[in-house]
Amino acid sequence: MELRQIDDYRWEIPQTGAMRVPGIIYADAAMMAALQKEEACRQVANVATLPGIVKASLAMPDIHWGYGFPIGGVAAFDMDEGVISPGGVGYDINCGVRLAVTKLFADEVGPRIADLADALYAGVPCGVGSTGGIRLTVAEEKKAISQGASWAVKRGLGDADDIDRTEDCGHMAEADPEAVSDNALERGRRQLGTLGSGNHFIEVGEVVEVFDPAVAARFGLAEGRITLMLHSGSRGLGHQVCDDYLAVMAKEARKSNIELVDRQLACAPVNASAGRRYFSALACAANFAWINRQVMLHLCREVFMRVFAKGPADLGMRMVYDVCHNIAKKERHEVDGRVRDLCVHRKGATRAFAPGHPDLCAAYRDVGQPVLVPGDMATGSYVLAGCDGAMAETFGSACHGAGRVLSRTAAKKAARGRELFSEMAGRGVALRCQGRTTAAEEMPEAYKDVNSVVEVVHRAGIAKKVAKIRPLAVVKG
DNA sequence: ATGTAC
Repeated sequence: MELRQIDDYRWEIPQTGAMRVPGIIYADAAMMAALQKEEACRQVANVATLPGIVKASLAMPDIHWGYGFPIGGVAAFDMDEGVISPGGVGYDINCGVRLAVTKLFADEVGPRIADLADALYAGVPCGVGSTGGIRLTVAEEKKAISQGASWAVKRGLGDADDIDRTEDCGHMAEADPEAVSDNALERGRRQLGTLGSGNHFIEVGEVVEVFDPAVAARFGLAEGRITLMLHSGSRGLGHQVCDDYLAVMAKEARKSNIELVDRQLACAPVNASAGRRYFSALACAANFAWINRQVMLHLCREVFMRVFAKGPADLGMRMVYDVCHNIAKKERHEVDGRVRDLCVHRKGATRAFAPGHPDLCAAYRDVGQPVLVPGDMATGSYVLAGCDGAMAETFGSACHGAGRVLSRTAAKKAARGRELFSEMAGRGVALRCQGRTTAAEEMPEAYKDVNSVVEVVHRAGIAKKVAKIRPLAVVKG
């Protein structure tokens, strides 16, 4: 594929053939050299062929191959002429990351880390098909997915501050349970408060580096503080919503005479009935995921209080933020001097609104949105803050993680003969894992170096480094 | 990601 280097961190796929706009990939030279051979670049170009796409098909430095759209991709579509696509969101609707910080310091937690890891592993249901979280009737489930995260708080599973520090207050208003199939509802009914599998995790960490003390202080982060990070999504419910609407969209694309260069780009006009209905279902799944992470935060808080024999005030566990990184949202952005209503798809990309954005909670409005970027299970995670560059270039978006370099099968092969649990212990990480193969699939070598991914968005002026967190304990589904 | 293939 032909690529034109714009500067040290930006590469253009020129607009050719059926592409309506160019592609822009954020990466350093080493990443780009590896990427150039990848199918993911072709996927960036494919997305650029979809009707109503605005400005460019974008990709963050953690880009890798995905279903139709690349993971790490950002694409915005005009609300009148554009489309919405389940492949542009991903199977795990509102998969996202939540970060909380405690009053505990590393010296207090270090000696108890094995107990804490065991207790978290026991305290949160995990693995494929995990249930045993909250069990709901379908009627109550419909109420929950209409309300979002505040539903959990009403039931005593968190407090108002948790909601305030959740993207969009953990609620998409367009949610309509009538757009969600009985099958999807049934799959979700017993899964609130469950971790799931794959790259979903619970991570206890220690803040080891602060890059921007003023912003870090605002986020409640200081060197030595113990953190809790959760990564999970909408479980079986979101997966079923995606499946259901992929089938619908395949037909809709034909009906609307949308030419698809890849069937996996199935989509429909965002402002017509099928597109609206998918958006209503997606909003339900997004709300489900926020409740799910809220319930898990509550479970983890209780585990911490038990293990350290502390009350809520002494533990002082409070939310930093909760972000979605698989989502489509209706947002207003300035494009070439004109304010436009857009449907922004972020698939493996995090919202990164800059200081001053009206959608940010009051506590962070003047410093920018926290952007949570987990790395692999040993390297660490970053907290960034959204910058003006994101508003100008990426529809207010940044990277979401390290990004895979090895497929799951390749990772399993590479892990043969390795003792990952003792290796991780040797690196100071207490690893607890359900699936026998999960540790192998999630081994550090399966991911890009999160340090260099973050460096790209930092230097490109999209999101700036605030703090780095080192993992002490990791629970994988 | 996922009742990892209807």
